[in-house]
Amino acid sequence: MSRSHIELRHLRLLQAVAESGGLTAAAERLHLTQSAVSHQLKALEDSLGLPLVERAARPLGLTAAGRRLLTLARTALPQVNAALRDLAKLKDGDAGELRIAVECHTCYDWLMPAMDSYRDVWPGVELDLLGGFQADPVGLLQDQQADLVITSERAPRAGVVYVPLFGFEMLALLPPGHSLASKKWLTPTDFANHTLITYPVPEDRLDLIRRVLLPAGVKPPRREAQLTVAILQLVASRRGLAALPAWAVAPYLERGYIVARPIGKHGLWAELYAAVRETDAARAFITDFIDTVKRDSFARLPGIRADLAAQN
Amino acid sequence: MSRSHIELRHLRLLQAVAESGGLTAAAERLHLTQSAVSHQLKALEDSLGLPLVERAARPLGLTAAGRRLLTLARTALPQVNAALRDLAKLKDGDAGELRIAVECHTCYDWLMPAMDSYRDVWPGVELDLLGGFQADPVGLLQDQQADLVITSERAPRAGVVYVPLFGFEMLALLPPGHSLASKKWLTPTDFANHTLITYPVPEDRLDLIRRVLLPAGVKPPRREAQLTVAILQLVASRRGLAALPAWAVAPYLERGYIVARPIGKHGLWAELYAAVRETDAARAFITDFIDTVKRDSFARLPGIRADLAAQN
DNA sequence: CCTGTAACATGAAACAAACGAATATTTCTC
DNA sequence: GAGAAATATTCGTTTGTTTCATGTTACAGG
Repeated sequence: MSRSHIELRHLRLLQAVAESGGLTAAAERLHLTQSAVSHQLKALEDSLGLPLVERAARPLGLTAAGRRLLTLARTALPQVNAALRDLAKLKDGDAGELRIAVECHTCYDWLMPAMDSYRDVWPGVELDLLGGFQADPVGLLQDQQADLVITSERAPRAGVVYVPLFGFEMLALLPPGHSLASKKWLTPTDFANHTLITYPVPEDRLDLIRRVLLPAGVKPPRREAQLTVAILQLVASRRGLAALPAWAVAPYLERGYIVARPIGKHGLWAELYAAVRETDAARAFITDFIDTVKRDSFARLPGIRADLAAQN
Repeated sequence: MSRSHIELRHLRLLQAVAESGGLTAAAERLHLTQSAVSHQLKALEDSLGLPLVERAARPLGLTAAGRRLLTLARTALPQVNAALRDLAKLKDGDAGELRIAVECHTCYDWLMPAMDSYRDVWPGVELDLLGGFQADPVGLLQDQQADLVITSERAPRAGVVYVPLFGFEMLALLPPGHSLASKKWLTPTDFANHTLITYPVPEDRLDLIRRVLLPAGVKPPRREAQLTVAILQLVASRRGLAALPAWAVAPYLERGYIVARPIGKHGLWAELYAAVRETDAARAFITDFIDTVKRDSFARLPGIRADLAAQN
């Protein structure tokens, strides 16, 4: 055996650094401080006697040695995770029922693919998606009508726990060539004289209104549309402005169909949570669904970030 | 991520336990105490919430969960080791010269296969085997005539370090039906009235004579033979007794061709070492040769054990 | 070129995990 | 059922990891 004392921790670290493009971002993703990541990376490099990352460049690049270890991480870590899943099935059994309620319209974009890959791993779990608008989605947990709810609010409820999924940015959408497009970011008053195009949900479910416009006393006229593409079409044809999650509009931005701008200097960020009953929180097929969603989303969605105040 | 905090350490542990058939044996192999192994295994089982080994049975068996993790270990650990080898090549370069001198005749049995698998991994290293009997093999290191010497003595030499390979038992060989075969082990005086058949080397290179017979004042007549099969043939045809490493005679024992007995109550154990120049001791293609020999030998040879006073 | 900001490094101290020594308990063997 | 061998447990020590506070470096914008 070599005297290098490499551990899975190091592989997870390197993968996080490589994929997030920096030590600070990696630290957040691993729920560690930046200092811990720096120490650990240095210790690994010392024990191997080789540098792994190019420090004098941003975004950080990997050295040849770093890329070799990253290759190892990408093959070995999924094997480890698969084994852990198998163990979880041995422990808790591999069957169950998982009825999912979703608050946000655009969430279907990533939920469907995630459900597909989950089904491969847990064929014994009966997946159900609760359709239609729900006045009180989290209440469905308590009523035993749903087993997992995707929500952006963390309202405390007896017997319900919230697991952070990820944070995402809401972007304001403008037609190309709009006068506001010259600004780097939009202020609440920029919305004052435009129609706001939204999904058909109450105002208090819209982060833009609840957290930005209402506090600023701005109350623009609203127009509702059911589908994401319909909203985009209305914006593109200059019927008004909209605000959607960054991931949902990325493909349309690339084609120049519309233009997106941050809301406020630092952007309008929201978090998504999976709410589950406390009694289910430790069950393998539930936690693995949440893990699958996270893994899938981070791999698929642009512009999302790990939750800051994670507790897992 | 699961909250189970599994590390490569745990996989190495489980593999050692499974392959050595017990915690105590695994501890020796990992250069740990039995206590540490027991602790670590329990901690792993607790963190997974599953038992991994069947305690109430000896030899220890694995549970279903244990077998699943062992499968993981057997696929993941070789990948890790391969990556570490690649890193070592990146660090030190992947070419060199490795001239090997061997003191013991039977060592060719395991050295050849080990050299074969080493060649696959280090195609750039020029392997050379120094033939013929060497009066002072370790001296060849100092003279720069050899780069690695397989020896069973640890004579201190300036600039030479010894790396333990493994311990093995010398077994006394008798023809089937011999009167001594009724004893569970042989004493020095049992050799007194028999011819001793050996390789053609000086007496002080023969552990049996140097460490057992000479101290007891027993000096049996000797007869020499070049080849292992020749020695076995002479024993089988009742021309005398011999003593050979357990691994070298195992295949003949199975066929009932000869009979083997321990020498002394606890057996006559010897150690093998790889001697290298201090300046070479850390070079990747050297340390990996030694690692390959160990790995290969433990997988292939019956009745060998890890060195007790290891330092690596 | 200078300045501010964001990212990374470092040192000390707190904290946690792993290890070993001694010893108790269990299991197997005869 | 006694003795030997193997595993568990308790406790103190050592080692390693994380954080906090702070220093240093790289880059963007004036």
